[in-house]
Amino acid sequence: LLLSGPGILWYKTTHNITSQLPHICGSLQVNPQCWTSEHVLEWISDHVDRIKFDASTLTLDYCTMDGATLCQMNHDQMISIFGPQLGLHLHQSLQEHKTKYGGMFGFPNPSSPESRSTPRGTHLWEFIRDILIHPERNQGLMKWEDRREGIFKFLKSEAVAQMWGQKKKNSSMTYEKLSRAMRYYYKREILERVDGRRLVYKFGKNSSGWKTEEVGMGM
DNA sequence: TTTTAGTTTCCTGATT
DNA sequence: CAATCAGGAAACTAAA
Repeated sequence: LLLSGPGILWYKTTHNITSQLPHICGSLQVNPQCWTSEHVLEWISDHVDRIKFDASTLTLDYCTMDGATLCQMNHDQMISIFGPQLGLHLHQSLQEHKTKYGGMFGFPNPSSPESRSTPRGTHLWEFIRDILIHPERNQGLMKWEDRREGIFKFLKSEAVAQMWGQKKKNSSMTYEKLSRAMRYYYKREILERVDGRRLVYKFGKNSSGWKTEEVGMGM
């Protein structure tokens, strides 16, 4: 069933076999380094589901690896294997899992600051960050004003808002509304205020994943 | 089922 | 003038 060939991921998207794999589904909340190849396959399937990716373009061989192998992959390798869209999502998700559960062995890390927040779904600041750090997905939508300091600017504010709306299945998203959400980030220190400069924001101390050499080490 | 985080929507007013 | 910025308030939605 699960290991019958290249069509498996597509099969998963059509038939929810989650209930048949409780032992696997319930145990993804651990250090990805400890994942078995079944965990990895389940995790990939999950992302295929979430973004409604056409998994028929994937081969099972490419998805067969254990967590340690998976964790060694960098962003570019992820993209080259899974393509820009799925690869990006997998890379993001893996980084999140690393920071969230990377603390100790096979157990969840309750002391992790992220472990109580929403585990799935991309947040606005992450969406913005990912446009900035992945030029292949960025058609002059945004640019860095100061890469080191994390200061950036919207070049096509309404276009970015439309993309955000698309991701949230909301065709009426506008920059006006998106920017309100951005302003809420000031209090949480995910963003810092940059005044006097229209369309310019700065990442704050509670944001991550944008610094040039901050690519997650195994820990 | 209730609560809550994270927006989304709307709005009034100030600034660029 | 049109586009942005500032936040308060309230509605919404998915996940806990």
